[in-house]
Amino acid sequence: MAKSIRKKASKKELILQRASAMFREKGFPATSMRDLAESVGIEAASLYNHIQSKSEILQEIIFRTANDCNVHMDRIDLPSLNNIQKTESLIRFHVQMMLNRFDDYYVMVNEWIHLTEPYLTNFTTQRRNYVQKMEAILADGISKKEMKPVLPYVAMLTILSSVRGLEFWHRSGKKVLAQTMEDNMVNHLIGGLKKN
Amino acid sequence: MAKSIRKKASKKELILQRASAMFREKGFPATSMRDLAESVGIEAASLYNHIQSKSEILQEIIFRTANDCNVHMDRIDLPSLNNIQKTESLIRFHVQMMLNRFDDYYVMVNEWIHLTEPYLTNFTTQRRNYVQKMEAILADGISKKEMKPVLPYVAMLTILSSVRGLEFWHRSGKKVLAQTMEDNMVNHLIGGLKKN
DNA sequence: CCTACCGATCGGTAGG
DNA sequence: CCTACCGATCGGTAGG
Repeated sequence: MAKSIRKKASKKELILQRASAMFREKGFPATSMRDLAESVGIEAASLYNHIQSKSEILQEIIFRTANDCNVHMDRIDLPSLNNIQKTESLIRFHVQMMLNRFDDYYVMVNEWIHLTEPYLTNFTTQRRNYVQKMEAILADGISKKEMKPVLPYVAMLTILSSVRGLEFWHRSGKKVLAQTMEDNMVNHLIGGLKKN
Repeated sequence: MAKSIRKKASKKELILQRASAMFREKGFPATSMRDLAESVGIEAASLYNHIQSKSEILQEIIFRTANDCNVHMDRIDLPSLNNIQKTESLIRFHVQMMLNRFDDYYVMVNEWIHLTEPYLTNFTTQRRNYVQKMEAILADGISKKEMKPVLPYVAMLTILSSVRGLEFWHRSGKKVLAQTMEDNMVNHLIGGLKKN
């Protein structure tokens, strides 16, 4: 019985993983439960033994990914790091999410509009808190003269959005090494913030 | 009769404009022809007196917007501009598209996946040409020592993607002035490319 | 531009 | 986990 529970859990994992890939490729509304079932290898009706609804799949993908972002944000709240280092860590984290957990991260960033209440409000609130923490790091870096006096709000938008461009890296053969992508983006974005 | 033709044309314009707004808000697949008809103020069946299909609406929105981008790219191909100036002009153009023609530009950038063949291939080809021209400007700027030696490919991705972040500017009350947004983004992104 | 309606497909349930 | 099926909604057409 313990085994059957584990089996069920891993089947649910499979469903979430395939759903994430399909939501990324075609978007949430354009992905049908029948397509998803076929990808998993069962009939559409059988999906409902593992999940409650199509919406629930989207919710699970988005909130577990958002949680990983929040965990990283809390982890860099250290007095030993200056604000340039914290910003660099944020850039590297988001680049790595986009490179290594492409489906989940892409779905969170692009498909959250299809969440229904109360999940929609929950998500946008979490995101507002997250970007405010990021802006606070940038504002602190500027006031301590570590960074140029740009608007923290605009710098935050620029950094977080840049990462979305890595979508095209995935789509176009990945000729450039992942590590090279990451280092170049850090160089460009941190370079635009530094004073010298 | 000339009048009725003009009337028809402007009604089609209205349909495209409302469709663009709805595709941006809810995405192409999640927007129904009945929703669109209601927004225009007619019955769903009546839409088909002005357009051929739902797909055609998406095609028109995307290709006319892509064309505006191509026109601007050709316009900055001047010997009087150095590569930093060309890059700055590109950044300002895309920021302005995102600020002033939000619906059309957003739909082009985010909903092109829902184009069907041959339009899908047509679009991705146009886009490949466009980004190659942009990379050529960056590569030339680097070889002439106007810019730091970043990878043109990565810098192009960073610049074009940053602009997408302005989506949140629209969503969050527009407290910052448009001109301030534009200048700050130019400062950050060009600052990350300059040598000094 | 509308009424009336089409076949297809959607998310999801019943019952085993 | 499947077969059989539901009501709702989809894009689109006929005919006026």
